Amino acid sequence: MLIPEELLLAYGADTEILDPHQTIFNEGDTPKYYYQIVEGRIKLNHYNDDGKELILAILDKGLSVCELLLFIDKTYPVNAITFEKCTILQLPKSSFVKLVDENPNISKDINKFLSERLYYKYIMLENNSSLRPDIRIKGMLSYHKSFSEHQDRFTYELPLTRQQVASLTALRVETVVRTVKKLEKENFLKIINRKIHI
DNA sequence: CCATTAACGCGAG
DNA sequence: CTCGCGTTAATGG
Repeated sequence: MLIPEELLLAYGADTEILDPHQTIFNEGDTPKYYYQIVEGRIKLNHYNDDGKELILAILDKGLSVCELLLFIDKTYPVNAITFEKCTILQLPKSSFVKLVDENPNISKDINKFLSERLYYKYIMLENNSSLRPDIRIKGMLSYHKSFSEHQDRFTYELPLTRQQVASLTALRVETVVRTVKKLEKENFLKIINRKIHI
């Protein structure tokens, strides 16, 4: 995990249990806490003018949630919403700043994590700027697989619904369905029990 | 709730 | 003009 739990607790972090689909913060809110996921997944999203959802990140256990806002003086550009029931650690901003100041090694880890998120943004922006849905979906799939332990062919099961894939790639769910079936024909992926295996 | 299909409009190439 | 994506609606899992 990004910051050891004991360290967060030592600086006064609280443990929170969240329901599925619960909002942690909304776009426009002022950041007041550092959040780290102990269990469950959280998405960062944004609703565009026609109400279509764009998912900007899916964060797994061990990761922090939009910590970059604690380093700059801006409001949240995204909403943070749980996928399932989650346990998180919450540390007030001032305590977080103190923790980072007093633990330079943690600061390095945060740099690394921040860099990884930024790298992800580059990759997704490159993928999603393609007009071709197969390119967008392939890029998204390859990237998510790269973070799993399953590197052999067809051993990684994507833990996302078609709608979530659509929200990550800014496509419509029907286009995702059509394109995924095409990619199956091309032997890029397999569909087992309706789930995408790559 | 999630996935799939079909018919059709419409814009980009 | 053609092709493919988004839309809508219906159906199945």
